[in-house]
Amino acid sequence: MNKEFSSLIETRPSTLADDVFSNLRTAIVKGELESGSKINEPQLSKLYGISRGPLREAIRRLEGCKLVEITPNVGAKVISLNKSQAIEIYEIREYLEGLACRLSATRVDQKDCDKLRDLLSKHAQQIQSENGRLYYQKEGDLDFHYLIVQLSGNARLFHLLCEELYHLLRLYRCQTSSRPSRPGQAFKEHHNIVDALENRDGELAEMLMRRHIANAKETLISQFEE
Amino acid sequence: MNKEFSSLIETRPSTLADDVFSNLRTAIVKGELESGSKINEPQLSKLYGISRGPLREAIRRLEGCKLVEITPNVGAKVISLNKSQAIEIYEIREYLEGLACRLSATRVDQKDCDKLRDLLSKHAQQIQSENGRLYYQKEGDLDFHYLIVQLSGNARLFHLLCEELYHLLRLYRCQTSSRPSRPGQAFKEHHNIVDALENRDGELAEMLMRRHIANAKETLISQFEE
DNA sequence: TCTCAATATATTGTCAACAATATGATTGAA
DNA sequence: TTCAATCATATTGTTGACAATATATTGAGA
Repeated sequence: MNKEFSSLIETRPSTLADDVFSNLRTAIVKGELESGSKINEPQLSKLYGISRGPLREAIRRLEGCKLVEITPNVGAKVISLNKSQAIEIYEIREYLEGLACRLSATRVDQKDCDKLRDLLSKHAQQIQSENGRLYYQKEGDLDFHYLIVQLSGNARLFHLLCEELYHLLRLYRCQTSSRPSRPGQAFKEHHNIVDALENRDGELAEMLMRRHIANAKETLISQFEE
Repeated sequence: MNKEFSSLIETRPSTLADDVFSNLRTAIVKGELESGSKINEPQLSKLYGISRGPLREAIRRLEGCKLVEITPNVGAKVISLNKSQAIEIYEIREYLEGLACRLSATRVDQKDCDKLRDLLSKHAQQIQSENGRLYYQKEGDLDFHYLIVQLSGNARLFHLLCEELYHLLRLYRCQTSSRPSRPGQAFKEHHNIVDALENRDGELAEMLMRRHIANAKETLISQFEE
């Protein structure tokens, strides 16, 4: 994750439960803990060198983030997103990031817009190489969205998107090992959104963002059809 | 909560952690555990007759719902929503329930619309008495929104709104002991939304819902000014 | 060989005790 | 009296053990 967002993310003296929570979340999102696989408490507690108490607390937090599902007396398993669930998430994203754009347009200053442009020009360089395209698809794209949500100034919205939904998207991308798609098109759309923000045109920025995500959703759906 | 939604809500063989989680959540939302008050583990574990293990797991789930905040080595305390946080929630609601209306319009049949009308006519009766107005403000209003979100068919949206945000709204209403406001106006707006749904006009339904919630937000803000 | 039941194993759920930290009270000095 | 340091207390963090439940294995009978 990009450093510049760290200020908005909780930083507190850690407990074992907190540490293992973020470790597990990373492991899940990266695919090291496979989608749908069962979570074995004795095994994991041995792996992390802790007892089952804090581990179980961490799992309960993951349950809250909807990254695992717990069945009583059976245990937790990593969630597995199917097509319709992925679409549901994109529908929600579409509206929430539309809101983020609408709010950002009323708050951004020139410095913020410059930051967005910088990010996009970095992306432009990365798109050159195939590796860059991969990076762009996987993380760079979300960086852009991160920044806009941050600029919205709505902390709960930030948490909802950046600390919850985006993790699910990462998981999904890993689960389907989705290949880079339409990076050029998306790049253009990003620039158009910044244009709108620079003009403080919230209505347009919202609409462009919604279309942008709706396009991504369509790509996703068509990948399913194959 | 209304019985007819129970089907969408997880029902599983309970563990102590699950039971105490919902007990605590109810206690928080009803104000029995005061906003901002500290959560004392030994005290609560004695109250519920369980050990601290499952209690701590329940608290971690509450943390996930953002109903408590945990500070390491200090403990959990019930959240307390200030003005700007309440506004943030209403902003999110505005967009998410707009989405719910948009989706519902493409899926509702006549039976669904009849159900909505029934609910509204029940509300009309309740609004007569002062008690009814209170009920309408506190729960009946949310019942209407519940039903529409359910009709949207987006399970994650349902969970996000009905299992997370609405609890926060209840908590907030309790915290500020908000009095019934504009029940007549809200009632009319509800009917207009159903009209739009009946005509399968998603665009209009979305817009009406957004305005409806924006109005509620304005009322909330003006109550702060006093 | 297949099915079902009985048994054995592994995993989850719960608890009580101990360690680490924070909170509150007490004492003493300025 | 006020402030700070020290000590006592209470609360949180963590652990390992035990109980309850589920899963896997085995073997007997068809």
